[in-house]
Amino acid sequence: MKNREIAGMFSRIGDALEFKGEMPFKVLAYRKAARVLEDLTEDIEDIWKEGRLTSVPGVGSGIAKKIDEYLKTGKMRKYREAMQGIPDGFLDLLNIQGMGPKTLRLAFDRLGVRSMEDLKRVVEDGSLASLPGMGQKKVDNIRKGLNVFSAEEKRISIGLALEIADEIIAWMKKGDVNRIMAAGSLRRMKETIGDIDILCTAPDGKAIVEHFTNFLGRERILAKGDTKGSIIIKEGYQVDLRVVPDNCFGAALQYFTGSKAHNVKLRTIAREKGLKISEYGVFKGETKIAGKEEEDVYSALGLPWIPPEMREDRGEIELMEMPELVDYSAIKGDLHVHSIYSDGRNSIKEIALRAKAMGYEYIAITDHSKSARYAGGLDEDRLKRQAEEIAKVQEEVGVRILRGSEVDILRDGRLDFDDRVLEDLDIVVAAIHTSSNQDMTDAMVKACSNPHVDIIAHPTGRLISRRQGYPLDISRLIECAASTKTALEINCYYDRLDLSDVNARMARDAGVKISLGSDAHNLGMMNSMRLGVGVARRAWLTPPDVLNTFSLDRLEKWLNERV
DNA sequence: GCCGTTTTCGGCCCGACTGTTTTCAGTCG
Ligand SMILES: Nc1nc2c(ncn2[C@H]2C[C@H](O)[C@@H](COP(=O)(O)OP(=O)(O)OP(=O)(O)O)O2)c(=O)[nH]1
Ligand SMILES: [Mg+2]
Ligand SMILES: [Mg+2]
Ligand SMILES: [Zn+2]
Repeated sequence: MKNREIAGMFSRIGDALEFKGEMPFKVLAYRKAARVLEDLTEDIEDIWKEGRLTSVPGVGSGIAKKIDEYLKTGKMRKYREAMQGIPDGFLDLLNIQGMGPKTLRLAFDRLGVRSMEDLKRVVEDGSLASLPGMGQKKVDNIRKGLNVFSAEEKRISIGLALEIADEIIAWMKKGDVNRIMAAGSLRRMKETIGDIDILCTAPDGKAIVEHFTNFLGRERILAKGDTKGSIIIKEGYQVDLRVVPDNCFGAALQYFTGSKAHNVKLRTIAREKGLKISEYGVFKGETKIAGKEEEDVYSALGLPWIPPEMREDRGEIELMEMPELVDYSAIKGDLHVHSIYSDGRNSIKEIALRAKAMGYEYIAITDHSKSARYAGGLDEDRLKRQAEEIAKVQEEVGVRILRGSEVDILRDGRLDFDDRVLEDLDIVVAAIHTSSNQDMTDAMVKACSNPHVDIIAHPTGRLISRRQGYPLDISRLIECAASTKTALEINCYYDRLDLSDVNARMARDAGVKISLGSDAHNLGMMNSMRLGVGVARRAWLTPPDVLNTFSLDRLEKWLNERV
């Protein structure tokens, strides 16, 4: 699928044109097209073949032509033209905190800056500071930005970000705050988080921002005012605080939750209705008609409240009614857990007790198979002995324990256990564990086609902190999963969250069931199911889409229908 | 460059903080 590739090109065209001083709205148009393509749940190539390019929001005749040219020839003249005269990697310098297109252009024109090294030089030798509109303080900021610069925008897993947010909120509660909560991508449960956004109301804005900037883990203060502040914490992550009066909390929460694209769409609709939305409320002329609670902002526009996870301008605003998203409390079991039999830390009984305490009806023990030697994979004999223990514990604890395996998909697509072994199991989860840059589609399709395989785990193999995942034709895998009625997993391990929201939505749209699995190796990790539900909600999944919402009866029926 | 039952031309979200400014541009959320 070339969606992301083309999105990346348009995004870079946007940066390049902005740098060159092109009309701002043209730049905006390229960026919008880039975002829409990135979020698309259809292969752009399919849309192109069917002549529907301009039906994609933000794609008009101009951008459609460029997509067409690229898909036909593998080249885009506009891209080359936009990049003309801009050295490779030069625009990455825009990722420096405080460095925007205007400043970069100034340095490019007046000082001949062409690279990171050049920039460092003009920062140090004072020539940048002497330029019109510049000064020592601005240059100092850029110098600090240079110190933490990385060409790649670094985003962290929501699993990590939630923990940091909790710490910050605990600190803030030691100050004089009324209401406080996480907003931004964190509240939207996005898989990766660029920065941590916290909203609060307080009697004295200046004082609470001051308190915020005194956070013990603070490294640097980026900005500090009466209504907002930004800091960098020791781990290197940015935290933004926004403060508003109590009677604006709803509007501010709506604003600060975003996404930006969702906000822009909402504000445009408001404008068409003769209203104005800001973080302070919804206004009709001078009078404020909403703002205390978030739902009021939406109802002022005649819209239903929209779950934060859906707020990405992916069509949620145009929806007549909201889907009944899978609820965080609707999970009846975990379908991917490791025990001490392979590389997990806990016994079957400990896991079962925890499952019961979590209110689960069932749990699947899915230890690794024999090829996974590094992970203490089970051979057939140990699998059999494990089955005996499972039967015993199930009786003792009173939770249905499905006898499963996370069976390795070997390079050639064969599975690590014979069909005779798989047949005896209650549930079979298959997965690839070798990190490889070989295309894995054939192997996965073959695994999918084995009737004993119920679920494909962490299908793309991405690790948020480390790698994109192996080359894979996701459309083909989804197609195969649909035709063989194999479920695809949203692996809830914080560094995987795989399938992603976009992929999960594509799978669901193709009729594929989704399974949530914590992939827990200890009891604490079993809590990560919450992250997976977040991804599922971002994919607009409803209870019938998600195996884990099924009652035990229904789940077993689904499993038995498959063999 | 995109878009449209209020427009096929003339709009395109709205506000805070910083530094440099003598009235606001740049960057960011
Ligand atoms: N209306 C409006 N709101 C914005 C704009 N930029 C950001 N916001 C709002 C919506 C965002 O969700 C929220 C926080 O901004 P962030 O830059 O932190 O983005 P967000 O948290 O969504 O994603 P992130 O994971 O941090 O990259 O502020 C903007 O240009 N206009
Ligand atoms: Mg954010
Ligand atoms: Mg932010
Ligand atoms: Zn696993």
